[in-house]
Amino acid sequence: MESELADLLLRAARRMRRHQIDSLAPLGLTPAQARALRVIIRYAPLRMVDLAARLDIVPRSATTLVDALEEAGLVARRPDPANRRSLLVEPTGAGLDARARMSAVRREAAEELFAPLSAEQRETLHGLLAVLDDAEPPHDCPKGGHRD
Amino acid sequence: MESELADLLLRAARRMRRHQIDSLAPLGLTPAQARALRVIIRYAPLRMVDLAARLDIVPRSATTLVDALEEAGLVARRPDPANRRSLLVEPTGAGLDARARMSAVRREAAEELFAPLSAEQRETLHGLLAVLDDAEPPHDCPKGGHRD
DNA sequence: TATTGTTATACTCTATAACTATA
DNA sequence: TATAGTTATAGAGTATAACAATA
Repeated sequence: MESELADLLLRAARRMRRHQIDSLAPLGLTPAQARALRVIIRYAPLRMVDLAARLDIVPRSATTLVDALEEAGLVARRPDPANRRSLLVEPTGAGLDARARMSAVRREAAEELFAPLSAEQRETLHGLLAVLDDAEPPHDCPKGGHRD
Repeated sequence: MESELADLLLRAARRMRRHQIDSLAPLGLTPAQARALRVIIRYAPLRMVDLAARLDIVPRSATTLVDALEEAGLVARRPDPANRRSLLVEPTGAGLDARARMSAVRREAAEELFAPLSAEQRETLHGLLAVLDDAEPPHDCPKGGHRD
């Protein structure tokens, strides 16, 4: 029954999030902030609107995340020379430095959650979730590709 | 890479939750309230502590959920005859009535999210997520079995 | 001393609405 | 008139800490 599938999915995600909270806390980052920082590093420089689209949140929510990251000295906003309405967000040196630690921490957390699965099973799971992800209605990101 | 797996899992869960918000809104329920109501119906009567354990949240958070459900007239608290510290929670008639509508709505939401997967693929996904779920550190629920 | 539930409080995450500056 | 970003605000979902009543 699909609703049970939904439950399992949400349960796994809940556990995952909790794990991330614990593992990211020493870095002074929340899961959403860490995710935003990853996207910023990957696509920098990018406008607030585009960051929001990549994160699949409304622009106002992106403001909050970038505020926190900027206050932590991990990213910086600068005017977009091409459009005086826009701001471009990009990582600072400290932001780039945080990337390695974040990756390690995230890998460990995922490693632990998915430990009960064999490499082959993980690959299968990955494939199935990717199908679901690709079926998502398209966001209007500037250049296509992965959103996260 | 496992961290990408984690991303996909969280993305799917995010979409699922958003879907549930929309589909449950007409019933006047939030996803967490709906989940709590389902657990209550399934295991009633049950103590607040046990409800919290089933939901994998702290007792204080269960209080908030039951407050909302009680105010909506869907569940009721009554003293536990066996222990004057405890309260037993159980569904009202209205709560039981809500079950059918909730199930339909949940089934539709799940149906839509998992539409891109074949029946066989859904089964595979179910199996993999179940492995993850079973590996979860055991809660101390009164009678074993599914927690949700 | 431990357990049950609650009051009080706070924080993350995200949203809508209204506003400002620009295009 | 439409777009980019923000201020202001709200609500869901959860948590910790301190407390009262009971065991």
